[in-house]
Amino acid sequence: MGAAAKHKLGYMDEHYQPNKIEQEAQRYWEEQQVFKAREDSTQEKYYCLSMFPYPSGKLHMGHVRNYTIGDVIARYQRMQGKNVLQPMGWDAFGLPAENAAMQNKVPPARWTYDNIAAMRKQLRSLGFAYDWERELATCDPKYYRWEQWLFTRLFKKGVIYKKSGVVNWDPVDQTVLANEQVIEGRGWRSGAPVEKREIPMYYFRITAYADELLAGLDHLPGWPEQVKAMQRNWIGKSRGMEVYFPYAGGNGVLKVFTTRPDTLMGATYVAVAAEHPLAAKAAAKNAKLHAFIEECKKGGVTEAELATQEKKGMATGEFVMHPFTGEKLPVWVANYVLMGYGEGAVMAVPAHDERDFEFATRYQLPIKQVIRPADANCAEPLTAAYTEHGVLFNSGEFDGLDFEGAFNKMEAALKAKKLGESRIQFRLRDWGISRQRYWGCPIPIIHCSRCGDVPAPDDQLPVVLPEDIVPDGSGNPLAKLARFYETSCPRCGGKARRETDTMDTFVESSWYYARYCAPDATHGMVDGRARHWLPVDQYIGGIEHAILHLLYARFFHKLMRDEGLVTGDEPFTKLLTQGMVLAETFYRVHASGKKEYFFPRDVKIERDAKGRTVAASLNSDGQPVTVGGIETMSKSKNNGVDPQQLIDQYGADTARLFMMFAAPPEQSLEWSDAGVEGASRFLKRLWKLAVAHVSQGTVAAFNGQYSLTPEQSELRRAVHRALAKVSDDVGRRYTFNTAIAAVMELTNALTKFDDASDTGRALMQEALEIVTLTLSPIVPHVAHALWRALGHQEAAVNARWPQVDESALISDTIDLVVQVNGKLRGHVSVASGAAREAVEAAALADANVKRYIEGRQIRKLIVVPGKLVNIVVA
RNA sequence: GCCCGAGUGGCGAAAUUGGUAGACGCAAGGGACUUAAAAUCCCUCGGCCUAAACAGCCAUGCCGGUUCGAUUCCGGCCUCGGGCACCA
Repeated sequence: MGAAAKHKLGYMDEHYQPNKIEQEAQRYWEEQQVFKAREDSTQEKYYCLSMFPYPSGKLHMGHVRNYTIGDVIARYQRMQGKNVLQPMGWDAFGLPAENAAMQNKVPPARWTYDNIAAMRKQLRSLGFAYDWERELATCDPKYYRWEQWLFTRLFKKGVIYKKSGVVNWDPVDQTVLANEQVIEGRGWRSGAPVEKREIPMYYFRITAYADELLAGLDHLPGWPEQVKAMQRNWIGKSRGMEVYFPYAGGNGVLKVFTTRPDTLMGATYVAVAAEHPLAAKAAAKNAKLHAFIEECKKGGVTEAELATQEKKGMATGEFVMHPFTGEKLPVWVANYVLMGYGEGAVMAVPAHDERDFEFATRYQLPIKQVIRPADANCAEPLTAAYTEHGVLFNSGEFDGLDFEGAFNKMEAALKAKKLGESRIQFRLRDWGISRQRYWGCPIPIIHCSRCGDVPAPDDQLPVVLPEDIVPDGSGNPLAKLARFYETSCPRCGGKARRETDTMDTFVESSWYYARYCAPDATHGMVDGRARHWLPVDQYIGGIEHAILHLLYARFFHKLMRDEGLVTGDEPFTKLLTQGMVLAETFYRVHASGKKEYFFPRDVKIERDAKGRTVAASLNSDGQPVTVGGIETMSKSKNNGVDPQQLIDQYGADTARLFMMFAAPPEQSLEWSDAGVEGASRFLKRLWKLAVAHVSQGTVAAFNGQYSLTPEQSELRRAVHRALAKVSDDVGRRYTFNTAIAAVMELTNALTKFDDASDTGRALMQEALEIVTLTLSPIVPHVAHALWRALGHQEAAVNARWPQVDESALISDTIDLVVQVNGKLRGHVSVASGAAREAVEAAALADANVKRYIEGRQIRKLIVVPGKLVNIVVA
């Protein structure tokens, strides 16, 4: 390049220098405060939110993917002229901080705030369009104060209540363990056998909202079906009947719940859970039964353990009477009956329930068939339970009825005898939020021996968590910290003890989306600004939160609505669940059987002539390693790639581009170093193309006012066709991979377009402007630099999304495909407005087509305008 | 067991409403430039047949169906991934 041409580049460098242009762009955005969101009622609002991270200390690739998707959507909406809010914050309470504290002897608060600083810096270097003034951390008393405030209100309302719950208890560490922390029945830290213990806990009455949480899913068209299905499953609504079995020779009834009242006449015994009051009563006079019940209670509480357990039981010696026949039925204790569902008791119908069949067979209890298929008789004797719906027999007055008929008639009969009625049962349980841990939001309750559990009054909030503690791993340090728990009762003024449990960290993450609207509100959880911004228009996060977080947040939104804090029933209008980031694994199996995983960059891959991987070896010793397949990036598989390395080496734009290009957002993404190289190459090519254009001097973009040669019109058609596709892909479909592919295709065409005429250069200017703007949500830094280089004073970040010029899409001729009997036989070119007859004639005239229709009778001619002609011959 | 989702070249993927299967990228092979290498640029690239083809045949997990036409719709199966699970 000559000196004169170089001069014309202005401040555009001849070579693409990501670090330099990224710093420049970020400095500009920060100085101009372009991402600061203001409540402006004259502009349409758009609230784009990505799930906030746990401040572990370092971003991982999953974060980069999540936040890039969110940023692309936010920046696109901004270019549509919307007033965009995109905030970021920290889900800052939780166990890892306590573990790190124990290891490093540093208080969790210090560790957490240091991590936040490090990760904030990383996020900034990726150029996300966040309004950093709204940043929040859930461990900040200014945040959790309002959580405590809501807690006290809900406690007074009865939406939060206290009861004893069964938990995993580590007797050495004196703490409750999560199911994940129980390994083969022992505490993960202490190694002590875990006990089941009943301790008092605070619960959110989420079951009161079960119906609304379920029904609301039908009004969320912007949510993935998969997530809705998982939530429906979790809530687990079933319609059934409560049936009362009167105690034989005593007062009262034994309640059971069943979804199959039609099988009632086949009940041959009744089974209760080990924790059922009747079991305890019977055990009082029966030592063997007592021992059996204790054994049942000792077993693990995890679902997996329960599912694999063998069915066991013991007769209680008690009897109940069948509500219709009066027949005496024995009551058994069975380990397959759960205290937490229904009534903790079931009517057992061995003929029509698999579990009851297995149990009855084992203990030789009677099996009575009462349901048969509508068109056949049942096998006699049964070899397995018949669990389908069918027609009743052996059921007296109910014989011949189907499921619905039996349900209704049985309900009427039970009601008449006051021995039962229909009921809806949910699988969903109330949400226990007490945690015997230090690094969490204190539960704002004061225990007074005279006044009971008293919520902390508003003027005593927040109940501040001391931040200078280093936990030692045994129990909750708050319970040993007199300056924390010693207090006085707000009601009677007497000596009282503060609750030392903290809340489940899912509580903080259930309402942060609302707090971002008014992060500095000092008089309430949120203020009027929440009504301006909510609901979140687009929420983006991992599928792993499909149930818990997303269900709790929906629940909280309804709680806040019922407190008059927010309007609307749902917090998130649209939800996008991004796929995982995967990478290749390599390992060696050692003599001990232990697998050692190697970092992919330390491994050399050998390929065959077709490029297939045939073997791999370690760079350091040249010896072979096993190719372990594609797995989720993780520490244990040693296949994680550090985003920082990637940013340092290639720049943020390359990282963002690769992430968006490798797969559509909802699918899993396979990491590929070569793919990253490819993304980087594309940006270099684009830069070079712009340099070549700009170095020839400035030119105004083509405005459509003068005529073009066929080559020029073809190029302009390609430009606007690409624009139309990218607009749809980014704006509607969220298929950023195909949007990028379309721009790449266009860039390839531009590289080949060699036209130095004024018109040609004006077309190139228009094309480069469109490429720059359509890529700008994905690679905002390079777009910022290119936009300036193309001669614009206004920054790219403030530019509007370009408009398709429909007139550019019109072509004089259209290429059609000609099929004979559905097989492709030729191509023809016709005038775009050609009549059907002309199209048919052209198709029939094609030389190759003629070979296939010659001497045959044409039975049908199908013309799909603009697409194809299919000639059907006999 | 129940509920979702997915199966397309050597690989990641595309084909949006039933209309040209494999866009775009990666890897691989060949060439140009270079003292050389890297970088860059150009060409080839599903399989079979063929000297070659813009001639043909086969091909979207398998088997069938609907249709002028099926990766796409329907039925049955297989495999993989995810979720839930003694939920009465």
